[in-house]
Amino acid sequence: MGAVKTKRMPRAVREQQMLDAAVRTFGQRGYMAASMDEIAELAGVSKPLVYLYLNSKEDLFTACIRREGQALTEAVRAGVDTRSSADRQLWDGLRAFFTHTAQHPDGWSVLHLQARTHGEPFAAEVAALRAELVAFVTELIAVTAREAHRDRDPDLAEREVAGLAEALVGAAESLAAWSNATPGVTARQTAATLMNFAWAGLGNLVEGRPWSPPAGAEYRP
Amino acid sequence: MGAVKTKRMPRAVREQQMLDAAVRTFGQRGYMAASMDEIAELAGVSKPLVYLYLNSKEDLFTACIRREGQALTEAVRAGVDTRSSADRQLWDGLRAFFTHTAQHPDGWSVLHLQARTHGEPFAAEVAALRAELVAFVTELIAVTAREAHRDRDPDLAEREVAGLAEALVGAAESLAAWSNATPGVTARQTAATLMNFAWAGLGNLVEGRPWSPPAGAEYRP
Amino acid sequence: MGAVKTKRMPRAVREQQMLDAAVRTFGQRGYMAASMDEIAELAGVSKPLVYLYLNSKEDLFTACIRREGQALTEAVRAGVDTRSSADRQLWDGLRAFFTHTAQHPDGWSVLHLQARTHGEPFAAEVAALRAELVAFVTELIAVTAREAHRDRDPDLAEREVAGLAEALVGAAESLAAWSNATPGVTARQTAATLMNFAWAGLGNLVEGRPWSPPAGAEYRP
Amino acid sequence: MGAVKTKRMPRAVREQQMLDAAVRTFGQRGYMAASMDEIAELAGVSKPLVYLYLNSKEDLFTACIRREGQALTEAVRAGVDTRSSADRQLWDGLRAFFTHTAQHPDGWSVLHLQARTHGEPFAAEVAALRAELVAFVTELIAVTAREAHRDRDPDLAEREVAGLAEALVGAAESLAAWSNATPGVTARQTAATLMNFAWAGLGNLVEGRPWSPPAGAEYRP
DNA sequence: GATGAATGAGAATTCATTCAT
DNA sequence: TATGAATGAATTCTCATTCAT
Repeated sequence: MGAVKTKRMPRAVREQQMLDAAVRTFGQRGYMAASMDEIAELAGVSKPLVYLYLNSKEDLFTACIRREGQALTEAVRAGVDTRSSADRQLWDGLRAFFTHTAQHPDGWSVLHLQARTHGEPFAAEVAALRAELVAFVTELIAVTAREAHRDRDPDLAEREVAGLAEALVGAAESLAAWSNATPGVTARQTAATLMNFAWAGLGNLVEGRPWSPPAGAEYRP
Repeated sequence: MGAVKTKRMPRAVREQQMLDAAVRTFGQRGYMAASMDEIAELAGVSKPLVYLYLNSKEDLFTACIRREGQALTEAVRAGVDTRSSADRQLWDGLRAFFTHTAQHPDGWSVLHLQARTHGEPFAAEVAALRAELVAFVTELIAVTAREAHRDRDPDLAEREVAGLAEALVGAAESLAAWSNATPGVTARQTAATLMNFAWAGLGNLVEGRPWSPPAGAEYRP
Repeated sequence: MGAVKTKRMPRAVREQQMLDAAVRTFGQRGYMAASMDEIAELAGVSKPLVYLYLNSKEDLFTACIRREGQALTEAVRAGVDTRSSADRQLWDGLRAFFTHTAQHPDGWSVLHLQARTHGEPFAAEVAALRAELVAFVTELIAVTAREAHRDRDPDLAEREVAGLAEALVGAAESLAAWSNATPGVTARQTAATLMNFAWAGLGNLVEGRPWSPPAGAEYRP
Repeated sequence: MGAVKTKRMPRAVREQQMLDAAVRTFGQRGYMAASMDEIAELAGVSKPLVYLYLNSKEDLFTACIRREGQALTEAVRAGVDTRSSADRQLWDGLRAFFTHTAQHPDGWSVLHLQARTHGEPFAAEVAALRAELVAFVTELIAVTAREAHRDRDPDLAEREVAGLAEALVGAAESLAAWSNATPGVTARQTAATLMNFAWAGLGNLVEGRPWSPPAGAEYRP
């Protein structure tokens, strides 16, 4: 178990080994339950070396978040051709997303679960990543969605677009976890399910057919 | 701070105070970072009393999950009239859901983040709760959604419905967190955003207008 | 389990119930591992009552030692007729001893193991009991043994008698534990084994045939 | 006080220091009353180091039992020449035994009292050690003792030999404690006392003069 | 560049014991 | 006579982190 113990590697390589071990350990045990001991052993180095290179548990975890976050956004970016139509971009992006999360479950666990569950230094880190994805989605739906709300308060529309993007990203995140946990579901199928749901819904909005609350539907506390 | 130190309360009352303190602490600090010391102090009692009544950190956390989970499902149930139309039921349910999560942010953090991030005794506990919500949603969309897939492989349709429900619940969960974190967004608005998105999308599906992948859209790994 | 919960018993009865529970718990769990909680529950009373009557764990344990010690010495005394011959007295005493220890294994565990293992307040208590038994044995062998050493240093003889008595009592104690732990051995057989061993040996001593060290048998460290 | 605080020792050395401290502490305070804190302080190291090397209180205690047990059996073995006559072997063995227990009173307390009083992981450990001594003694007395019982039920004889060995070992154990607690008694004298007692008795048995119960000596319960 | 040796600080949990009624 | 409510003080054990080489 663990990397083969090879001595005197260049620093960059060693660091990647450590990050590999850390992502795996954090992803499986969780941030707090993961011990530096275990990570060092899995990386095949001594603990002091981990500290020498990565400084502290907090920094190590942050480095994991950054690396995995970048890998994920790059995978999505690489899967999308910005010259395509909006729906094609979304479709390509979702497939790339689900494919990546399926191939890096520990990294996804770090980003989706661990980083968000352990408060401040980390939440900000993921928030930045998430903002990128939300921005991508927002971009795709912004114009059309605003159309559908042309006649309403534009500020509300602003916020509603944000909400829609949030919902879409949230649905994607949730489906990624579900897809990883449900055997026999491919990334492509998952992407299709969400696309179907989302685009059909957005399509309606675009065409000016939003759903509206039934009359007298006030909520009684 | 913390509860006023009142002495000699009947057990049932003390237990609720402890659960209050525990939900708050777990919700804010996370399961592992929360210390029994802090919880006891916030509850205004000594640690041994917490152990006497709630047995262990694990049991205490489980008790929190159960209590908050029940409160949430009851709130949703109470907000929905099962004799209403499907869209009305969903609308009512979502408003009840977002209202409750907005009023109990720590409880929601416990259920949505903490319980899912800390492995087995707890994951199962939330899974049960989640299953209830997913079942509720599935019920609402099942018939109509199956219609839209009449001509396809029925088994796939089965799984696709599951995926859709998962997506909807995931979106709701995500929006709940977003709504809690974004000032000036009401539960009602959040519910409307999601309803709009979801029902419009489902509406399209029902009417036989699913989105379909553009030709030649294969993903190159 | 435990005594039936009957209310308002006279103090003396309650105390015996508590001591019963305590002897059983101390005997099985050991002094330190036994908890006042367990003892109170087994006795069918609340903890404060145990403290009211028996004062503290230490006092409770001491009371156990005293009660069980007295029961044992009384059993031995009752089994012996002081008008009998020395060997007959020893034989009767041993049988009574082994019979009693077999019938009260927890009490014997308290006296033989627990009380001696837990330092000062208790060691003294057992020492007194033990002294009684040693004195009884010493009395029996003193005269005859001294005979056998007539020609030697009388002070040494004094100490040797003490040593012999100690050896005999030690052998008896050890055999009691062994007999309790070995199925199918009766108290009578155990008594016969020890009697055989001891008396035959003593008989030799009496008749002036002590064993003596082989020449040049010095121990090389 | 305790060991002088010397820093950076090789592991093997530190481990012995820890075992020294542990034997002393366990021997004097008892297994449960001894705290890891006290042991660490006496060893001149911090608690975590004790855990790093010895794993747990239980493992530490087991290590003590093993080390002291081996030291004792080796001392006895080294003191005995198996080519000597039986009585000479017993005599040499007893002297070695009492010498060792006198020189290592804490180790003896650990083996004789603590290990036997604290249940299962440990009892088995000492039982093995004890079995070795009992086997040694049994070997010495087996043939001759069986002679003396030639005409009786051989199965009973078997058990009686076991009982005799048990008695002898028990007497030795008891005398070791007594000798440690009685000032002015040397190991040699103690060995002589027991040898005298035991061998004279065994001598009688060998020569076909066992003690036999007086007629009509039944014990009335 | 790399590590064996070592620790300060804090975590969960348990227990004998008392108070107020 | 009897008890439900409550706690101070340990105890075992773990962990992130550093020093000396």
